[in-house]
Amino acid sequence: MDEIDDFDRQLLALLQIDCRQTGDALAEQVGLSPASCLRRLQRLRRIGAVEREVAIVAPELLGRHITVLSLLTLRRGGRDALDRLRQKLLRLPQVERIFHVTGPADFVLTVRCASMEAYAAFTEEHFYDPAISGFESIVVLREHRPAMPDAAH
Amino acid sequence: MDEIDDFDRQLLALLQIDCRQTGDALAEQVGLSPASCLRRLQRLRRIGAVEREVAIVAPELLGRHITVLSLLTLRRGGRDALDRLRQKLLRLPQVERIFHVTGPADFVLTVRCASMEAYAAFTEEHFYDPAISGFESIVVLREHRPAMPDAAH
DNA sequence: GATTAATCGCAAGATTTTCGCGCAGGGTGA
DNA sequence: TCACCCTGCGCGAAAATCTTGCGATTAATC
Repeated sequence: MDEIDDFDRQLLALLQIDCRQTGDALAEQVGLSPASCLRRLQRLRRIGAVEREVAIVAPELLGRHITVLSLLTLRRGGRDALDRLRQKLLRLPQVERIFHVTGPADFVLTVRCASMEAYAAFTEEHFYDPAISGFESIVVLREHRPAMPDAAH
Repeated sequence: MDEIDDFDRQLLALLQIDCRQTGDALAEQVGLSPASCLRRLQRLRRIGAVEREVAIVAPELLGRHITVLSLLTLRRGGRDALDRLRQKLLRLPQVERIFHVTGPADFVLTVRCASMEAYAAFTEEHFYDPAISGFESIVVLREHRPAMPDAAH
């Protein structure tokens, strides 16, 4: 039913790098016909193996020049407060990812802002919350991303 | 030249959510013709505003069931050693992101492995390195992702 | 060894993207 | 103010790509 075979795994690996490859390109790399590759891709999308296909946008061009890892420590309280906080954080455009983690901190967020000043304002607005007992900020000096192997002509 | 106007920003916002929309769909949302949208998209790719377009794959289906944040502290040493380490980390399939950060740690990685056991093996193989003086692991219990607003079918 | 189910490749048809063209709006300088 | 250029628009044709029906092949089951 939802079985993933080696062809599927190959396709997923390729699509994780570049999801805009044509059926022909995929076919050549995995050794199937273009039609079969695309049929498999349809299925992978349908069963949720491919959750989404998204563009990665240069953050500076959206005016988000700095990245910070925010470690939030929550006040022990009801699940409701926690859910509410989570929902709120999910909706903030500055919040890129939310990890619920083990250890002294409860959440680790990756946050992107226009400037340090904007991050300061962000923390003042959102981290001084009844559900949050404290936070720590780790500033990202630079992010290293795996390059795309073959920036098409 | 490389100017980003409001149409571009709208397109980028839409493509960040779903980069597989057709020219027609984009056109309807931003109020331009399909051809113009696609021409802008070509340009956004060319100037690097759209860095990549990737599929987000359900990690379990790739056999990567757990996520860990690894905080690496480096031994003070030459730039060469640091560069070499960075290059090495970039190539590991388990390493999803690499942040070079301020604070006591030098690097924060997001690492995906099949199991805790696999993570342990991973650390033994890669974190006991002359360039690394120590590391801390924060296990991700759960990740909350912003949902895609309208899974078209 | 027959039957069933899955999936392949092929190729026609539908959809989407690319691109040349002519035109409108906005600066610029005489 | 008036040419003039430059940019970006929409239109529509051509090219590229994706989808799907079909018969054939293969693997598994009984």
